[in-house]
Amino acid sequence: MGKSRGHRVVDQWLESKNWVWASFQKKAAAAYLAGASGMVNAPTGSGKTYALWLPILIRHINAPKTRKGLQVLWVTPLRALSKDLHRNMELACLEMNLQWEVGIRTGDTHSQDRLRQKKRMPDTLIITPESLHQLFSQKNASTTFKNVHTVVIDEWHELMGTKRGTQMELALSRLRAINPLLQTWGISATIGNLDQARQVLIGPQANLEDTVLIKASHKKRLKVRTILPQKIETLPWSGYMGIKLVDQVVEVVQQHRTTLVFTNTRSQTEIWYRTILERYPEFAGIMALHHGSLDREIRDWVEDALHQERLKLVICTSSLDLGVDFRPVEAVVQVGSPKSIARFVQRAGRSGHQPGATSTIYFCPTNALELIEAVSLRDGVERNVLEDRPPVMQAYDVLAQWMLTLAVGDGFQERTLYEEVKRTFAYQLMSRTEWEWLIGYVSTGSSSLQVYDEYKKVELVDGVYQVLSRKVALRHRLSMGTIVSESSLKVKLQQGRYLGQVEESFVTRLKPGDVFFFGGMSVEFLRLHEMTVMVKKATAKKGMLVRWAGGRMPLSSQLSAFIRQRLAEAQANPSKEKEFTKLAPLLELQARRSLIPDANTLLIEQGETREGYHIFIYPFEGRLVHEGMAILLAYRLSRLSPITFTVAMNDYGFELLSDQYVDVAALLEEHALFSTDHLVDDIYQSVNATEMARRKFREIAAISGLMFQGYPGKYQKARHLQASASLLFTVMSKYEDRNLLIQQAYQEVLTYQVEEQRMRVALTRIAAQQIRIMKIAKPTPLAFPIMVDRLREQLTSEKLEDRIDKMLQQYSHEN
DNA sequence: GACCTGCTGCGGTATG
Repeated sequence: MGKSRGHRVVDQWLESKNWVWASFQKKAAAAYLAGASGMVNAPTGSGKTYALWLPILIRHINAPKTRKGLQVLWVTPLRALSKDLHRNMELACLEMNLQWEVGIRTGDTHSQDRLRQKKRMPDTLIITPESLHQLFSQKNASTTFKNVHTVVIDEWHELMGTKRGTQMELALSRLRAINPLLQTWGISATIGNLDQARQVLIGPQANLEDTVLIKASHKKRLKVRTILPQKIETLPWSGYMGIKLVDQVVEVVQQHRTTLVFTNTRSQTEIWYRTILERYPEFAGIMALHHGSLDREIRDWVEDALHQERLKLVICTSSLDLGVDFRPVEAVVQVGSPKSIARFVQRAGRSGHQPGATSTIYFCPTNALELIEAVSLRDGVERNVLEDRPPVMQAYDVLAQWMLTLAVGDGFQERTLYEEVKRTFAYQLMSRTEWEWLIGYVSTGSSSLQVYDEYKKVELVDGVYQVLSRKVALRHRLSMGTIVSESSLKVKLQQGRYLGQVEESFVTRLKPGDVFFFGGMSVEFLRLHEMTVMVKKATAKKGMLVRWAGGRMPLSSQLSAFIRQRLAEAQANPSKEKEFTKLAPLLELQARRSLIPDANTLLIEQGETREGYHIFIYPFEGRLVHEGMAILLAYRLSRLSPITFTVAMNDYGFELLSDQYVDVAALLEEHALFSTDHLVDDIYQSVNATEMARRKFREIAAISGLMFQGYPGKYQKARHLQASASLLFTVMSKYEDRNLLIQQAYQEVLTYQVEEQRMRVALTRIAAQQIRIMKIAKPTPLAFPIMVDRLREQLTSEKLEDRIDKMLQQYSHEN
C-alpha cells in the first residue's frame, strides 16, 4: 500500500526535522485518520500536540480543496498556552508549505482580529471554553460551526472536574448535533479515572469501546527526597510557612541550574522571597516570584526569564502547575503538604523536561507531622496511586447560562435542546420536570421572581426561544463563564506599573503610611484612587503580609489512607525510614500521653483545661470531612442533651470544645453517634447548613444570571454583591418549594463542603474500627495543632504568640 | 527571637 500524499509530506517534514515519530503518536494518528474519537494520555513535553496536529494536517492535504471555513477547534483551558501552541502549529504548516490558517480566539484577541474572524473564520481556532460559548452567543452560530469535523480538548483532566468541564460537555453536544460525525479528542495527564474522563468527553450514550485510549509508553522517572529538619518540636504548632528550613532549601537551589519552589499560598511565596533575599542578598536579580495575584505583565516577564535561563529560583503557587514547558528547570521543591499525590507528581513534572530525563522533587515539611506525609507521598508515587477527578454533575446554574447563551444567539427549540442536553454526561439524569423548571426560570425568572421584569429574559417566538432585548443580550455576554472571583482592587506604584491585586478586606484595614510586602517588595500605602491602591516603594523593610481569602484544600483520601497506615508503623519500626527516626520524640510523647492509632483504630482523646472540656477525634480524612463530622457530632450530641460546642479541625482530626463534660464512652455504648443513618438530614438540621448553602449560592446566582456582576472595569463592592445574593437566597427559599438553584446550593454543600460521599465511606470505616477513648491530662502532639488553629481564628497574632508561649510552658514538660 | 495560611482559571460595552 502506497502512502497518501499527506503522509509523504509529513514524513518528509519529520525527516527534515530529524525527529522520530513516537509509537504513541503513530497510534493516535492512525486512529484519528480512521475516523475515531478518543483520548491521548501522555506527560507534558512528550509531543502529544503533534500526535493529533499532524494527522489533522494529513487529512487536510488529502481532502478536496474547497473553502470550508472553521473545521477544527482546539480547546485550551489556559490563554497562556494558546500562543505557544499557535506558533508550533503555524510553523508546521509553513514548513510543509500548506495553506492552512490557524487563529486564536480568547479574551485577549484583538477586536479587529475578532471582526476579521467573524467575516472569515480560520481553518483551526485555538479557543478557551468561555470564548467558545461566546461564539455560540452570536447570531448564525450554527453556520459558523457547520463544517467543524474535529474538536481537540487539551488538558482535559484539568477542565473535567470543574464547571468549565460542564460547559465543554454542553458545547460538544451542540457541535455533535450540528455534525453527528464530529471527532472528539481529549489530551490528558494521568488521573485515577481515565476511562470516565473519556466517557464524559464522548457522552454517556456512546460506547467506550468504539473510542481509543492512546497511552505514551515511556514512563517519567521521578525521584522524591525529603528535606529533614535538624530537630523537631514535640508539640508541633509552628504555622505552615516552613521558613525554618530556608537554609537547606537554598542549599538545594545552589546545586541546580534552575529550581521552582512551590508553596501552598500566595502570602507564603511572598514570605519565602523576602526571607531568602534578607539572608542571601546575592539572589537579587536571579530570583523571582509568581502567583495568581501578581499583575499579568510581571508574570509574563517571569515566565520569559525562566525560558531564557536568567533565573536561578522562582517561588510560586500552583500558577506554574500547568502549561508552558520550562526546560531549564532542574529541580522542584514542594513546601508543605501538596494535599494530593497527583498534584505532587504534576509539580515534580515541571522539572527534567528533556525526554528521558529524571524529575527530582524535594519535599520540605513545614510542620513535624508532615514528616509522615513525606513517607506517604513517596508510597503514593512508588505505587503509582493517583486521585480521581470526578466530573461535576447536574449543575443547573451552568445549564441555565447555556440556555441563555443559545437564546442570545440563534435561539433554541425546547424539545431539541432537551434531547441534546440529556446526551451530556452531566445532565443524563435530568428529569423532564427539572427541565421545565429551567425553561420557566429563563422565561419568567421562576415563580418567586415573576413580578420582576428584569428576570424575564427569554421569549418564545414561533416555537423558538430567543432573547429579544438588547440589554439582556449585552448583559449576558458580559457575564458568561463559570469562574466567580472575589472582588479585588488593583495595586499600582505611584509613578509606575501595576503590581497586582489585593482583596477589598485587606485594603479596608490599611491606613496611609502603612507598609506591606507585595510582589517581592516593600511598599507604602498612599491612598485609594479610583478603586486603585496607590503605593510607593518603602524604605522600611518590615511590613505586613498581604492576605488573601482563598480556598482550603483538604488532604486527599488516597494520601490520608497512606498516613493512617504509616503512623503506627512509624512507632513500631522507627528505623525503617529516616523520617520516622526524626519523628521518634514526638511519637513517644503521643504514646506516653495517649496512644498512636493504627489503621484499625479510631482514637478519641478527652481532657480538661481552663478553656473547658475537650474532645479530640482523629479520623485522618482531610479537613472538609472533619468539618462535616464535627457539625454532625455536635448536632447529634446536642439532641441527646442540650449542649453547645466550639469546633476546630485540621487534616488529621477535629475538636469539640464545651463547658460541659460529655461521657463519650457511655454515649457511644447507647447511641450510634457515627452512624450513616439520616446523615443528610442531620447535616441539614445542624445550624450551619443554611449558612453554608447561602454562601454557595453567591456563585450559583452569578453563573445562572440572577445577579449581574457589573460592567467590566466598573467596580462593584463585594458587600453589595453578597447582599443581593443573600436576599435572592432568602426570597427564593421562602416562596418556592422546588427551586432548582436553591437545591443545587444545598447539594453543593453536601458534595464539596462536607464531602458527603467521602464522609460516608469514613463513617462506615469507623463502624468497623476499634474505638479507643483516652483520658489525657495534657494536650498531645496530635491535639496541640488543632487547639492552636482554633485560637488563631479568635486572637490577633501578637496575642496568639503570647498564648502559645504560655501553652508551651504549661504543656511541654515531661509526661 | 520566632512567627506570620489558605490555589488556579476566563470573560467583557461597537452598526447597516
